Amino acid sequence: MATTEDGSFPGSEESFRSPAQAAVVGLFRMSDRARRTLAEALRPRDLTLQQFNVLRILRGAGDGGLPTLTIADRMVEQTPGVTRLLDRLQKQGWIERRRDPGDRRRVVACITLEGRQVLEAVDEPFARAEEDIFRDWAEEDVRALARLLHNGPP
Amino acid sequence: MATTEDGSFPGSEESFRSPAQAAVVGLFRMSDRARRTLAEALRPRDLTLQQFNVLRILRGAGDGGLPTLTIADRMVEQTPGVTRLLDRLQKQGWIERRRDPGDRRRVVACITLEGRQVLEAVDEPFARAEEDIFRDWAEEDVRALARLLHNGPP
DNA sequence: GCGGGATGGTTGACGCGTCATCGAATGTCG
DNA sequence: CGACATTCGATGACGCGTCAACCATCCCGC
Repeated sequence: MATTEDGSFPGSEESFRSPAQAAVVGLFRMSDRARRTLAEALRPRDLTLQQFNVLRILRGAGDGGLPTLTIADRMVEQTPGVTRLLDRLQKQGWIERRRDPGDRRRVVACITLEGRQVLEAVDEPFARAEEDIFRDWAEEDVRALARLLHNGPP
Repeated sequence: MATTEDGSFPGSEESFRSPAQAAVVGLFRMSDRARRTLAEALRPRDLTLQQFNVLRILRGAGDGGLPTLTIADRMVEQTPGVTRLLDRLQKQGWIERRRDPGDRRRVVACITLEGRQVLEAVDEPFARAEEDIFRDWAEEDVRALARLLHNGPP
């Protein structure tokens, strides 16, 4: 990539002080675009992106369910957010919660039948939205992006 | 990149159904990491990332200031968020707002001296944080990432 | 000049993310 | 056994993002 005379790095129109800055700006813009596209696919069912994530995690966990903190770990999120996320999912009837009899501090969440159903209903639109994000990209570039993003250390 | 036998795409540990899915997951994870790193650099001054963004935009706009919707355009955000963001900045004394006499629907926001000062105080820690995000990356990869992200159509 | 649409912005309501704080159950160590 | 620390999770408070509804101002055509 060429560097302009003043040492800045050209994007489409903007210019940046460093490759890192250019990457960060692009990262935020792109992930914002992705977030909106995916959210739109879930909206007809009144699911948010985070709710969808939790439901998928719980579906993957099977009938045993998962304690709150384990869910929080699998998302990158802090606990309080997860507690309230689960509150809302429970209010919708998509999950159930019960105390773990073996360790009564734990609250185990478990997806319900209704939860599975709403999940099934959005699974395919969601997958389509995922592909749609990169509709105008060369497949080779999507692979390159994924490879780059999964390289860096934790 | 190799493809596994079942057609999935390996990341470090996970596997994905498609390059798009791998890219999206990586995108979210990476941009989340970046967000936290940058936010941490602003925290000592009690600035949030969005507040910092608006202040930088206003500093760039000079003494004339900018109307609310113009600010909203430069961020990717909806108007209502910006209105309340400006409320908070004003409460901190970092911006001033006045009605445009030429078009009294418009509210023009303008950075104050205090705003400039807090911005100066975080400018350099912020830039360091930006570089820090890619501390463990090869510079070539950072450039490649930036190039990919600034390629795709709007 | 005036009536109706367009434009600029605010407000209400709700979900999410995060910090700090807290209560309850468990574990540990004397 | 009993005090203390630790772990799991909930709650309060605040900032952000978004939708829907609203008010004020401007603009345009008649």
